[in-house]
Amino acid sequence: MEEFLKKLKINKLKCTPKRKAVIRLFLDEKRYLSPDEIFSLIKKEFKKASLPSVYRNLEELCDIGILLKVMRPDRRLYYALCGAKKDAHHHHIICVKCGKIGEFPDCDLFNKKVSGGFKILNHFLQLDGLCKECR
Amino acid sequence: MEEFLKKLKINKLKCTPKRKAVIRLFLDEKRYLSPDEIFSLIKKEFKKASLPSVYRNLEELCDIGILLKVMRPDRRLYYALCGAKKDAHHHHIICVKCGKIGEFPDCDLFNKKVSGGFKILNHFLQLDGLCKECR
DNA sequence: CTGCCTGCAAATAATTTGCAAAGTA
DNA sequence: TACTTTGCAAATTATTTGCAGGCAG
Repeated sequence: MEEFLKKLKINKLKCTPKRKAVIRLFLDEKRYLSPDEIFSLIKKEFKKASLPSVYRNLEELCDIGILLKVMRPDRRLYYALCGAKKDAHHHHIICVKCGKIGEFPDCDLFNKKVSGGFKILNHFLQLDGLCKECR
Repeated sequence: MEEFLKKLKINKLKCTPKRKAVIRLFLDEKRYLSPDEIFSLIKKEFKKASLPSVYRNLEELCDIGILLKVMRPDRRLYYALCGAKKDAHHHHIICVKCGKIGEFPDCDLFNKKVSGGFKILNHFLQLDGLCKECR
């Protein structure tokens, strides 16, 4: 948690109760969550809370690398805690059963050649799978 | 075009004028398109046309492998023609400038190990880049 | 003919936005 | 205090659905 709060400060985001609550939620749940779900959980702790704020916070936490976006076939956007220790390039694998997130650091896509003379600028990779417990 | 019509038949989808038009559009434009954009282009050819039908057709063509879905930062879904000759596993690279699609067949992700005991079931990879002309 | 396709109209529902009040540093 | 952040209400807008008539096989 400490390191996340530090990251907030570095990125000039204020350390508000709601933001801390969002981070704590992810630390507790250890899985990806929908904005809606987060809103519901936040509401249990704060009588006043709003969905737009949740959306805004998730987006900001994503921007500074605390969270990552998870794509699911239902076309909605989910978020999860990025467990990477450093800022190094990496990807994530999500357990499609329990939602747990794993790290996938061995990405050598930047070294790969693509046919047709394309130059790779960026890439999005998401691995879906099963975690040790759910296998 | 012939092979696509064959694919329709194999998958028991009727070869309707609108469907052919959608495929032809992609063949002509050689880039990814939004449902909305396709609808506009279709309307030029058919006075009667509907957005829901476009959505339905795109989804179906996607299901049988004629099209692929393209994710963009604007959170909308785009579609593009899949140029793969065979049904072999592969991915795509899109030119972020002109929308052209390239094939990326060298994917060895199934052989990769993921830390934490995860078993990879599936993966989504999209490469963003620049094509030869746009570089 | 028979069942898939289509257009139309309307519903869904996730995500955004504007703004004034409240909170952080 | 100065600037963020938040809640509220309302808007936006991509995508979906139901249904009756139309069309391909």
